[in-house]
Amino acid sequence: MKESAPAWLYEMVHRAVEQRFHTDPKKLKLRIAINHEEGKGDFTVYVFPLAGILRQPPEEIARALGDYLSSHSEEIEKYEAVKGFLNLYLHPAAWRAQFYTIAQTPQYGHRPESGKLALVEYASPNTNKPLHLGHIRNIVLGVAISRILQSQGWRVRTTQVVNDRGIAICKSMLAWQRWGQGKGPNDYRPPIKGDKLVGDFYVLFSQKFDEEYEQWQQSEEAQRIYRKYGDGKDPKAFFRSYKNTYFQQHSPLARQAMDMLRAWEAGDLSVRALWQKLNAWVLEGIEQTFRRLDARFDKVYYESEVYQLGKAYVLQGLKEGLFERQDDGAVVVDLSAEGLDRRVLLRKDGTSLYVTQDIGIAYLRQEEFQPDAMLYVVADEQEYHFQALFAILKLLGFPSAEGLYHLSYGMVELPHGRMKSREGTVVDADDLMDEVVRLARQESEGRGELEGLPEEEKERIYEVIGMAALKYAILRVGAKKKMIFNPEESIDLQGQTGPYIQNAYVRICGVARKLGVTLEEEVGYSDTYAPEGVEIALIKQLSEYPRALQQSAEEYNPAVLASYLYQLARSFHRFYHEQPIVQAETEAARRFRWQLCRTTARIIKDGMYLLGMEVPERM
RNA sequence: GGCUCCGUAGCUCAGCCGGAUAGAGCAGCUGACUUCUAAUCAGCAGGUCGCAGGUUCGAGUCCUGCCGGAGUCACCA
Repeated sequence: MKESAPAWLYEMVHRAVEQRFHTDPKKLKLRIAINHEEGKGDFTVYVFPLAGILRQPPEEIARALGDYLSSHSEEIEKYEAVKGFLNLYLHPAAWRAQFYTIAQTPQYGHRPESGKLALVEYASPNTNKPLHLGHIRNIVLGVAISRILQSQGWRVRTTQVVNDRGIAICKSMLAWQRWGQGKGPNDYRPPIKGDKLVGDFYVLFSQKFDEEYEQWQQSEEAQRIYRKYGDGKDPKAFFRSYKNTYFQQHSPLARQAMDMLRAWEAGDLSVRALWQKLNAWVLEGIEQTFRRLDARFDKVYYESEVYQLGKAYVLQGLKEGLFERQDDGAVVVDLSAEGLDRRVLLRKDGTSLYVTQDIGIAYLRQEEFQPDAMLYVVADEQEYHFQALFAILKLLGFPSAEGLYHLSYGMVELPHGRMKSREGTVVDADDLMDEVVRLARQESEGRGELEGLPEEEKERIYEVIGMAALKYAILRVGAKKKMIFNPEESIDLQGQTGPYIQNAYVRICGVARKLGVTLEEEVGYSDTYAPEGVEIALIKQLSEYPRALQQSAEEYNPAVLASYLYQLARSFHRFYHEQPIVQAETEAARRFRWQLCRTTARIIKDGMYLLGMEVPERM
């Protein structure tokens, strides 16, 4: 539903309803939609509600309203009444005025600061492996929604929680200790990124563990277990399902990893030193990837520092009777009133869990920032977790419980299925970015528009184009939808893509060079030019920008803005094709069209920035 | 099994707090570069909006049931 008619049009129609029908327009919720297709007018007023109240045929009402409007206002050029639809056509001069309002509004589409603060958590990497395609989706969404909220008056602070402890990092630590020959990232040639190095040892652990498990399956002990629990199943199937138990109970390798975890928790100095060394390597590597994706964080939480924090709040809740202690000592909460189950908040040995930690972090943030809203950009597999977390926080009387929101997004899958890091079927984030930039370079070199530019400048442009292709491909689909990503076909550079939008900006820069002006320069307006066809279509698109931004923010959905920018670029490309600018028939036309270009460029740049993309001046 | 999400053109997706003949892109076919960048534009072709009911002047959109796919329902994170 598009409610993007300008305010003055609403007022005009409301006034007409009041005077012509003596009905209070505020009770009606009259809809006025802008139309981009031909043949339905510029705007459509839906008169069904009015017809219902007056108990008259919709078409008659529409005609009466149209008569009144066209004789009482100079903006309306003509109208058509079709059934309950009143199609209004605006006079070209009205469109010109509408456009000038847009062109002269600084920060068009943005809203003034409301003073409200939103905290956005995203990225949240693990320190045992490099970032992959799933993280890219997360980060791209996180960056975009942060900036979009900001444009709508929110103060925004970004945070991440680094998963730097637990059994996974211990696996990497153990494998590196045993097989890493003491070599760090810079001991290789060429040097390896730290996150890659540690990730390789994580994979190596899995391989060694698998080998160990294979061998063990031949052992007397394994055969005995199979006979006892195998239930006559196929041995292969049985041992596949037994893998976890093997890890817990039999594996010498796993035992060492778990010993390491225990030693870490006990604060063992040498284990802590090893942990710190590997973590530092990984974080440095990940930081590089973050920079390339424009991920910035105002506050970083390390799980190793906060994972115990929630306990106090759980115990407090226990005292207040919100939670209960089971016979075995575990603290649980009954969420059946919320349609959820019982959740354990503290283990019987008193240690905390993932939820416990998130409760603690929420309170910590509350103290530090007093946010009005908290957004968690996290994959949809954790939807249940966040439902429970939010319900528990509400129960505890958490201050901004109403402002909690899980921006959940679907998994990114490969054509063959889910990505599994242990199986090596992941698309590495850095590799993917290199690949799209390579494609951009290839494409660009093929057309040779950048010849003569210094190499460094060219590379920067390839980067900007490639990253836009990647980011746009992710942002244009609704977050909830799971994405199937085909690395072979990779990313399009033609059609509904980031580069398509960038190309509109590049074309405008080309016009500017030809005209000998800059985008910033004021060149004056024409008061006589009457815009037509493609020009009006472009103005209509421009006037939808505020709506797109607002909707994007309210729905926490960058895809709305992404698809808007495509529409805008499309209208521009069409206009550019049909209307000469530098060679315009008259001075008035040239000025007007250049203003149109300039404003379009401004909005494209602004919108692309809000989505986390840059625009080049050439491509 | 409970809950959540998804099902729209060959493929990838918009549209979903009800509106007119359901929109794009890719792939396919036809045209447009001595002109401001053809990463573009114009056109053709492609649809029982998963199925069945219901509400409504009007349903891809809302309600109910069913079918298919995914996720989740851990004292893992």
